Amino acid sequence: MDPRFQNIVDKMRERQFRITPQRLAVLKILLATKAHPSAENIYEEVKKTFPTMSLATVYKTANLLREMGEISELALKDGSSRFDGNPRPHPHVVCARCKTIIDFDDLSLDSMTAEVARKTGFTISTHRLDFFGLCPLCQKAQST
Amino acid sequence: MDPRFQNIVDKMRERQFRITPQRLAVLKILLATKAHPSAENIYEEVKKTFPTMSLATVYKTANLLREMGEISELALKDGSSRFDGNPRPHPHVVCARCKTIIDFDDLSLDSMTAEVARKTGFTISTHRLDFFGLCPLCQKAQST
DNA sequence: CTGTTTGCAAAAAATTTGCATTACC
DNA sequence: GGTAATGCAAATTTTTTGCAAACAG
Repeated sequence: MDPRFQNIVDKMRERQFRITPQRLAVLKILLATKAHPSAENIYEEVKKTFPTMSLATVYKTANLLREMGEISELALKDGSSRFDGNPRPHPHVVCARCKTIIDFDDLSLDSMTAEVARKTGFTISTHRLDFFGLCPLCQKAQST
Repeated sequence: MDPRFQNIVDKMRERQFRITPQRLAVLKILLATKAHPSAENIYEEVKKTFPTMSLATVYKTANLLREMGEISELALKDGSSRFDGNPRPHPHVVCARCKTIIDFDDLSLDSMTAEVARKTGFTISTHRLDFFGLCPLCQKAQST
């Protein structure tokens, strides 16, 4: 059993969010998989054992967990998102064709592309590196 | 005048794409700005001097230029995209609040976050680094 | 019980597509 | 003149929202 599971459920209880079977099912999937599932993927998976599950609830639960800082979200170019049980930023390798996404936990950008290719078998054609935060103007606006 | 402008127009002619005023207007904006405009931004700008311009044409032109490898596209978490006259992958600094996007052309990932913060005045809360390419299975599928 | 969450359907938002008209070559 | 591009509107896709019914605490 993932040690984070109980911890996250405790945090939910502390913040007075209700512990529903739908939320537990979504959380379990996100902690168990390395597949970076879409909302639709999660929905189909939960529906197997929970036929009344709705896609809207998947989104609501995923957004809740993201706001709590327990999972992360990856926006793809096609406008859809994938969810990741690991909330910390880390490199991903994304197949341009089948959209398979795998983690790559290693550092040093210059040599990294070659190493990614060697270790994953991907042919790397491009990468994306973004930093997110607040610009100076928004830092001021924030504190008003 | 941007030296790339004539070069890209020549490539379009070579590939027998028609040189229309709408395409030239979109291309000019993308080469001239560092603002990473949305399709809507480009549309509003072109409409000032070309009132019949349509948003669909902005998308069609941007997609054409992207397929030609002359510009790049940045998907944001909210599902919208920004366009960049620079087709080569490079770090961006994105404001989580106002969505301002600026370029940051420098390397070495470990020290980079601190340097980004120092040079831009942003407070960096997270980053995103993705590599894109073909997974081993898709490389095989490609060649069939 | 009380108020939150669910699940449906409708709404939103961004982008793409179909097709008749326009205009490049 | 022939064909590709434009521009409108409708379609598509993904995610969010409103609200009545269900259920956790």
